Amino acid sequence: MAVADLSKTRQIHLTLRDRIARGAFDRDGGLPGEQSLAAEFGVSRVTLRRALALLEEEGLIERRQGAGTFLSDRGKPQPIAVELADVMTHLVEMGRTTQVNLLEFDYRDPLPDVARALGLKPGERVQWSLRRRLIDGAPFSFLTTCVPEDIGRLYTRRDLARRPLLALLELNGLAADHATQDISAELATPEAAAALDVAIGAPLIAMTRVVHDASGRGIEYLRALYRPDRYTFRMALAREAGAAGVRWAPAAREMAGADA
Amino acid sequence: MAVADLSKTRQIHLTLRDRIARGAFDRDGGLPGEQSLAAEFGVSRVTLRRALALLEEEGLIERRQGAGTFLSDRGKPQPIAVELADVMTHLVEMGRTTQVNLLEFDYRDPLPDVARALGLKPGERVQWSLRRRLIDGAPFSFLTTCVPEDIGRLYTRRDLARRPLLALLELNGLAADHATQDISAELATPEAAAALDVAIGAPLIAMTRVVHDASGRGIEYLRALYRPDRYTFRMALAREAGAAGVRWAPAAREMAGADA
DNA sequence: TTCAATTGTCCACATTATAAGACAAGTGGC
DNA sequence: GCCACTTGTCTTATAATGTGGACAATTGAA
Repeated sequence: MAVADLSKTRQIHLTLRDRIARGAFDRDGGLPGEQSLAAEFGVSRVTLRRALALLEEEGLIERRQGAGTFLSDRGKPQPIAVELADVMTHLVEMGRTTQVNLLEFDYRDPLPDVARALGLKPGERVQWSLRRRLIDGAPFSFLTTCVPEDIGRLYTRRDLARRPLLALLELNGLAADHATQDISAELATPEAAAALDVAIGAPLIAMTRVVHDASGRGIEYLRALYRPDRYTFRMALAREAGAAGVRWAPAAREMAGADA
Repeated sequence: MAVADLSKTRQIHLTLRDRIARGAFDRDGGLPGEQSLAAEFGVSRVTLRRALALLEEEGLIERRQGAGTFLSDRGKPQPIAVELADVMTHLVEMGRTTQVNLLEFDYRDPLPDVARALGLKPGERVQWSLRRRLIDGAPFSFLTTCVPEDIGRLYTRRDLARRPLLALLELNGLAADHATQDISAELATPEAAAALDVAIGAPLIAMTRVVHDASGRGIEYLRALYRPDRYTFRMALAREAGAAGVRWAPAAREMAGADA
């Protein structure tokens, strides 16, 4: 099975979950017997059963003694697909409430990466914060932000616990003008796992965003981790005929300050 | 340490890697001794040393007997940050070559999800393919595509091994008009791990895209997995004052057919 | 009812990961 | 050279995980 960081139980768990998602099993009939599956994967029946137990916990399968193992029809709850459109509107539409926990708030020296991204002068410090955002009481994002200190002095700890960061900047006459955003994937560290209530090593969506004002000055550096089962990036793209060829012009818009 | 799917060695590996990235250690001095780190994490020195060995393999640290453990200055190679702009142009600019392995190619019944997304009639089949894309000989994406059968008959297996799917459709007079795209994160299954040459359980960027023609008909369903260390989604956003508030209008564009 | 096939449960054992400690070998300041 | 401190290596013990087999309980069809 190539290199593995996971126990056999977890590997088989992942493989079977993938097969279910791909529709590799009869929609009606059910799964092969534990004997044959164990033989196929080359593991003991005990190990295979542990993998099935994980799938059962997830609600993907149902097991009936004497009968067999069957696909569960009740589908899993879908993550909130956040149109890069306007996040705030979307959440409100769904009648959901988001809540914020401000975990840390102070002023410190920025990392070289952050200093470069924000275009800080040597020695310039940042307002640093660590937050967690919940939806219906369930955590879905874990946010780290850095703001140049002089800007960061415009709001207080209490302000940040109540309002989105970009909204606070807006109130102080600082308008975001453009930004660059990167999306990647990472494993949950023990810290992130605790904050987002997932297992250590669970997959997370990782986003980094650098926001600039009209003059090009960096005003916010955001690093966010999202639970993929509760949050997804969605974007609509529209074709656009251009000189250099066919392109996709994103039809999506994102409202400022929604999650930062 | 909360619930964990990972061994202690791997947990500490992730934690230390995160700390290094956050600049928690002296830039010059180096890391604390193995004794104190083992004590801090509440593990034996053997386990801690295994975690350090992983970091050393990654090139993040250097260990010198008698002296200590130090941060390695040589930075890791950055992933290709793919501006949602135009992927093709980007890759060409960098003087890189991409190559495709066509792993599977056939016609089959689509999954309910796919049939719904493409708006297929009951019983309608799809052209199904599994591909792997490499950059400079190194795999970075693993692609599954579904195309309605009548459209899928317009090209052959050989065609698909040579050209991007949307380019093939274009050649046959089928123009992509708009699309919806979702980005999430997943763990590598044994299959995906083998194709992308990563460890089982490694984090992957998961993208799903549904492409429609001008009439609104679904012409391609794409599901892609990317190695985050070699590929990243990047998008530029520009502020746009609107009636409903401040919005971000994506300044990014993506060229059609770049990776599909 | 009978019977083959299924899942549920238990046990003894092997393999692997981790723990705790001892000691060797190398480094750098004194 | 001396010495405190570091990483490298080894041994032994314990815990976690996986193996192989046996048997019970349940199901559904013949």
